[in-house]
Amino acid sequence: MTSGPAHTTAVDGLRGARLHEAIVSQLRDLIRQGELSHGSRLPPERALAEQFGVGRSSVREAIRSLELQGLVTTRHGSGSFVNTQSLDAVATLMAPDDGNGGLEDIFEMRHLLEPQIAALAARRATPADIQRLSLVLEEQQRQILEGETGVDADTEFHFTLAIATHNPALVKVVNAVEDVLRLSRDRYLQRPGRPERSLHSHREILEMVRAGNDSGARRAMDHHLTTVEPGTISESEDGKEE
Amino acid sequence: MTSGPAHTTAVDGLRGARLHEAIVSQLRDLIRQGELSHGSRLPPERALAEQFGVGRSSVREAIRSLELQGLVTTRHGSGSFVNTQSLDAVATLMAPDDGNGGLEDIFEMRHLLEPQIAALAARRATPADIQRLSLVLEEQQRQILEGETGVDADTEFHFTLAIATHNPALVKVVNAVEDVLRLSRDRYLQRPGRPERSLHSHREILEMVRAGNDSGARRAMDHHLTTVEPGTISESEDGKEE
DNA sequence: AAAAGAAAATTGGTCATACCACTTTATAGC
DNA sequence: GCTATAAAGTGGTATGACCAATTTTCTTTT
Repeated sequence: MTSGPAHTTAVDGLRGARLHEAIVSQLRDLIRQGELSHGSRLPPERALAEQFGVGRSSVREAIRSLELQGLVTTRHGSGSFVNTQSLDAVATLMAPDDGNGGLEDIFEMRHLLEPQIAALAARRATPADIQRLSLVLEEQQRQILEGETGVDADTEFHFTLAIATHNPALVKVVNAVEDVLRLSRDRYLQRPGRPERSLHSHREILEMVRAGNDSGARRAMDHHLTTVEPGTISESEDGKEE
Repeated sequence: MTSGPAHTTAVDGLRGARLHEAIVSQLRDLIRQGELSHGSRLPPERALAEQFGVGRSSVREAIRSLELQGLVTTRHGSGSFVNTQSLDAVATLMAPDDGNGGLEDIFEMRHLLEPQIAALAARRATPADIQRLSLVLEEQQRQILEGETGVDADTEFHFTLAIATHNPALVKVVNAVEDVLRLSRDRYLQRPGRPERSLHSHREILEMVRAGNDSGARRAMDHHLTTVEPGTISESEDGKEE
């Protein structure tokens, strides 16, 4: 036992918590920066293990994670292949990295998607969904009363609304989008009055969903995204049929 | 199959592909039916391994999956605990066990997103974008004239339209969606008349984009998706369960 | 020489064991 | 009783071995 981790590994120096997670980060970065592009095969597990200076089991768990995230697909006997086109992959690839200026793009996509989601949720929400949404809004109110911005509850509302569509694909995308936006959202919720207005329009959306009013829900969400949340996209409203 | 490993395990007889996936299914079911409720700790890895009659590594990979799905959280030294209250968990529990079954969901998302994309493209398309779109339609026409379905060009059109929004995030998502749908699209484009109608409505969309008519483009795309492309494709299962 | 088939090398999938690191619990000492 | 220490429990990792599916290479056959 005299040794300890004397040998410095290539994955050393990352948040030391779990080793396979460090490997996941490393591989994900390689994929993000295009080092490993779509379709390319990543090195055999044994090679990766040696290259990273870790055991094969850790590499395997890492690859398993990447597979779960949809970034790679593994074929027994032939290898693991990068897949950046799967829906899941898109979700995890939106993260930070090259997306510095691309934040507006995410906002824009959200602005296109979420009103539609609200409408769909209005048509499909079950009582359980509505209750979840209510709880989230109560939580948001609580956070605001305590002087916080209520970002977390804010994010959760949009996510929960996506769940109410009962469409897993939509949930995935919204999850990715909200995840990216959470931080920046903290910024503009800072301005006085914003948190309250956010809560208010969330309530309007919920009421429309509860009433099963799809076009109303769409309009409410659009209003929410246009006025309450910023969006460098100050695109003029194109008339929506009511 | 001549397989039949001598020792029959408890997880035997599940979709035989990968062992840890079978374990994931099993544990997920336990969680779904409330056998493992929120907060409860699942048995130690070594116990699960013996109980399922598999190696510990397989159990670990399974738990890793559950963790990524947000269904359990693992604490070093104490155990893995079920967490059904996270929204993540709610989302994954409503998703089909299969994982890829939700083709209809992808269709739906596309139906929500692409009309908006068409509208955006109509506002932003540059002459170069419009020329690209024209070329794609010429190619589609050529393919159809040669008796092919024109799937590739069909897919390419939607992809190119996304590019015309000049929003990389949208391009990524559309790329993923189209990729998933390409195969199934081949099926229903098979029906006589479909390819021609697809080409026709693509042309209508392009005209709206060329004219900068955003709401017209949205309408055209909506019409395209509603009438030319199917809403749901229920294919018969040919996969054999045990 | 080309095609077909068989053997070898790759590569992912699983198992078993050993050891480390962190937590919890039991025990000892006060 | 309380705290401090030891022990046990549990997840995390490393190795080595072997199996299963695939790919490559080489031999055989035509």
